[in-house]
Amino acid sequence: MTRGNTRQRIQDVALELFAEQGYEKTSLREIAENLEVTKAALYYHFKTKEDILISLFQDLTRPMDELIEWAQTQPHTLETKQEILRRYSEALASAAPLFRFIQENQATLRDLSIGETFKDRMLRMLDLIKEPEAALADQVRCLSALLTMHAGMFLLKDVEGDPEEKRLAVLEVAFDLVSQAHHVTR
Amino acid sequence: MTRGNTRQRIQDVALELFAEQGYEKTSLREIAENLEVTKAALYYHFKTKEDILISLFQDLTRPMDELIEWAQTQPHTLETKQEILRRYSEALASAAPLFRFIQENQATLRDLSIGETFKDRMLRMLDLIKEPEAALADQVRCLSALLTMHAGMFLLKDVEGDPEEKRLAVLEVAFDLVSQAHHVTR
Amino acid sequence: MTRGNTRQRIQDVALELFAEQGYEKTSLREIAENLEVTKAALYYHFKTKEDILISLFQDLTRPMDELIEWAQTQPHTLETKQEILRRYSEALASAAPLFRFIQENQATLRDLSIGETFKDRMLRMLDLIKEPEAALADQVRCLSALLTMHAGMFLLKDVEGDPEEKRLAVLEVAFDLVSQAHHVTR
Amino acid sequence: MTRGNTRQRIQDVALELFAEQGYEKTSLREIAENLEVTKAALYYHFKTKEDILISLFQDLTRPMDELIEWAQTQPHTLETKQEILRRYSEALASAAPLFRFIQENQATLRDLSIGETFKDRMLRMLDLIKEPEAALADQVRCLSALLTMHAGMFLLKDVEGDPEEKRLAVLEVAFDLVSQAHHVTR
DNA sequence: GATGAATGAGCCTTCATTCAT
DNA sequence: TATGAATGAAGGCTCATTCAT
Repeated sequence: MTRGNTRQRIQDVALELFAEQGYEKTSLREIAENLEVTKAALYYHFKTKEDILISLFQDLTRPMDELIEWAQTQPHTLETKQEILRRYSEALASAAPLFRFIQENQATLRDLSIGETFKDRMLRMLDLIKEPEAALADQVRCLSALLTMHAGMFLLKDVEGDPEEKRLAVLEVAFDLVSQAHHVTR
Repeated sequence: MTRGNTRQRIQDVALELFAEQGYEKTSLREIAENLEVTKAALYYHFKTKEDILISLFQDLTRPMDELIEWAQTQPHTLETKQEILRRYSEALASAAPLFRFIQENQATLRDLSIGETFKDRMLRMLDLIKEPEAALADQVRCLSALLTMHAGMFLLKDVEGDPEEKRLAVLEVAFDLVSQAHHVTR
Repeated sequence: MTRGNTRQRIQDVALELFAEQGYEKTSLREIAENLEVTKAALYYHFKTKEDILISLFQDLTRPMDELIEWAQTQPHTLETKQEILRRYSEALASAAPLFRFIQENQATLRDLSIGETFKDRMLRMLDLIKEPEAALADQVRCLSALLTMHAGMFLLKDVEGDPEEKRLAVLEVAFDLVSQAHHVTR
Repeated sequence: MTRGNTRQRIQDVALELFAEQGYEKTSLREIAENLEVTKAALYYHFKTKEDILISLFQDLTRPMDELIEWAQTQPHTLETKQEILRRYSEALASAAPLFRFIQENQATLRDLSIGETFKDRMLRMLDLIKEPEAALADQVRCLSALLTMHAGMFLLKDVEGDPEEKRLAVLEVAFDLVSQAHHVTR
């Protein structure tokens, strides 16, 4: 019946379960059962369990990578930074489950080939946002902005209010932090 | 020679390994081997693997609990908040491995009886730091302050500079955020 | 471009891999990958994995079977035996990979329908080479001659010298052994 | 009931099954079932499947190793060689199942850490038995002697006669071969 | 206070094979 | 002539846990 989309379905279910229970605690059996296929079928589409995860990263982080590439061609003005944060916030929102997963499974990611890749991206984002010779506290501010965007949405789950509103509040705080760190060095 | 302190040694090794590799990826065999005892010995001192973790939390988060208890008796002035953050920062620093662990193993903690306990503490801290009717963005600021303190130290690992200096920079940013959120509602 | 010869190519690759790694350790996936076809394609040409092996035997042991048939029509003189050994040695050399495979995968062959077939041939060879009522030691000599021819080439891999020279040395020893066993019973 | 000898029992059953069916075709489940324990119990006593095999080699080839060590201290006379063969034949007989296994599972052994070890031993035996500058055919004779001793017993299974008698016949042929190769170089 | 021995459940992975297209 | 997709069985291995000693 459902033909040709099994690979996609595996990714969907896997992401859902990975985000919900963590990578290690999600077994291939579980994924397979959810899809009503056998474990072996998963192996037709992906070489290993880690491969499923890798494919999710590759598919879902592309917007970020494109954003970074674009940003690297822009001048380091406050306006650019603001634009970067705005777009980053959107990219984050559209891949929320993956980023929830990332945030909650760092110990696992650390030694899952992908860890490095991800850390690199963070550092490149940081470079786009902070001034080259920023004081320590200002570096912290930029880091904090990033951190808040990443973790913010999930932590605000208990707080009342519409998700989009929350996203904007987070964005506002991030922008504040980056602005404070942006006293141009003359 | 090492008499009667096995329990303590188990905790030490366990914390080190949990923090380094994550909870799920650290097996009791590994802990036992590090201590040159048998797995069964661990079971003399702790009822389950989770129990080891619980004991670590109980022993290492007491300063935080005491801090919170004390803080709840104080007036919600900016000075108090500043004092809370200062003490919190110190408490955090003195139990750094545990908090690194917490930060990196959230997916695991979520369904490990302890998760709730920990989340509760975070929310109580938040209540101490934010104004009762704070605007959304100000709530985010306070959350961000907490977040930054928790994650900051580890993320700054790649950055140059003396640890104590970094801690103070983080504290400064946290204080800023909380101050901004503190425009007293009259 | 390679049209219609897939069957042959499968056999070639299979023999190579079987000889190199053993039958059990060579998977159909591996064979298929080497040929840049799918596993399913193998099943178009052969009913089972074992079938591939069987086909190799059938194709490569024909010279031996013909030799045996011819030999059975000859008188049991020493000259005949010498001739048999000479031809056997040549047949062996021209199907070296298969015989390397046989020699190294006996445990596997034992319960692979083919085992019997092969053992039968060995026994028939033995009958051609030894005297009907030979003493135990003389039977051993003939067995040893066969054995040496089979295993000899591979074992001499580490020894210096040109392959053809080695083959002749092996043949010489085999002939010696058979001669010693040939004190005609009157 | 049976206490403390499980390790030994595992080795016994494993050797029996390895020899009978081959290494790859013998599963740990099978071994465990034969012993009426769980697979996991095997892992208490041995780190891996290969480890079981290694332990068998270590325990059963000691006599050979001692023989070789002793032989290396002896003069290279024909008498010594005869003595070496005699003892080797006995050592072989007392570890027959292992050597049957070796002979029939060479493809497997080749890439099982142990392969090298075993090949080394063969080469050292060869060095003890052949003259340093022996002609190619004489080297083949010595190899053939070794080969015959190794494989002889199993191949003679179909032949009538008492096992000990067969062993002696094999030994006789081996001795003959080595003698022929021993025309002392003056 | 600790060990030796074992278990049951489960994990990731691989394999030969099938079948509709 | 082949492929794409899937299966069922099995394999080696690891884990937290138990319990008699």
